Amino acid sequence: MLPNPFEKDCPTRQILDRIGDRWTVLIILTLSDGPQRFTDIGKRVEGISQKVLTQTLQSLVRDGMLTRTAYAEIPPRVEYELTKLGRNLAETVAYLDRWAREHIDEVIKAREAYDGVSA
Amino acid sequence: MLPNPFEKDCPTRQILDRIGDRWTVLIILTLSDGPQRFTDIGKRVEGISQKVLTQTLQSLVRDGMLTRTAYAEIPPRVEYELTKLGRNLAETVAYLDRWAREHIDEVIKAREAYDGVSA
DNA sequence: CGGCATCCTCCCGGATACTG
DNA sequence: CAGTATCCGGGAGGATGCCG
Repeated sequence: MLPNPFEKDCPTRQILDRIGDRWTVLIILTLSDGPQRFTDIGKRVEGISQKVLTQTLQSLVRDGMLTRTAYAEIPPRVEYELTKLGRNLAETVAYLDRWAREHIDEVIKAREAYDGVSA
Repeated sequence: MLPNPFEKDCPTRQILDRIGDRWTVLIILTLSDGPQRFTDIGKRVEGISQKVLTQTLQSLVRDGMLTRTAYAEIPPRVEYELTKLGRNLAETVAYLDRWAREHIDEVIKAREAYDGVSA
């Protein structure tokens, strides 16, 4: 009998609940290129709203993935940078990114084949 | 100027939109242990409802991640098994699983530290 | 520029009941 | 056992407007 590895509060679930939204992983991957400011992140992660960008960045700071540095200038400048923990996660999700780019074609083909049969 | 790697329809987004729900990754990880039947998957992925398990399995079959094999017996038996593509993805998300188990403590500590300051 | 605050919509996923 | 069908609430997240 196989064990039951995914109880309600196992680490995997907690992390997945945290990064398993539409944007968190994309932001982490974006910041792999180095520290960037609020607006630039928003531009690179195409389509994210200001509100959700704010929320996501805040919760990433809270979880120790990012640091937030505000410079007292006019106009204001705020930079976000991956922490060691964040860079560590970034490497891990980079595997997923790579997998996606390498295998998306297979997925699309499988989907078309499946839909073709039932259609 | 850094490029903009995450346009609306880039492969990464498509895959993340697909596996970035509460359950897909957990099911894939569960099936890494070998083919299993409907009810057993439901037991191991604690808390998933029957409806969502059905939906998730179907879309994974559609995307070429799983095969579904129904045996004409009484009572019925249906087994799900990772395809080559699915096993490939399973290896990748296994990194995430491992990361979660190794770093959840750091995340929780960071969170407590953060909440402690602002509270 | 980098946020909040507010309102509102959509749809994921839970609960329940029924079927081959 | 392995689904299907239906109803429903909550929360993610988009749109808009204001502020230091």
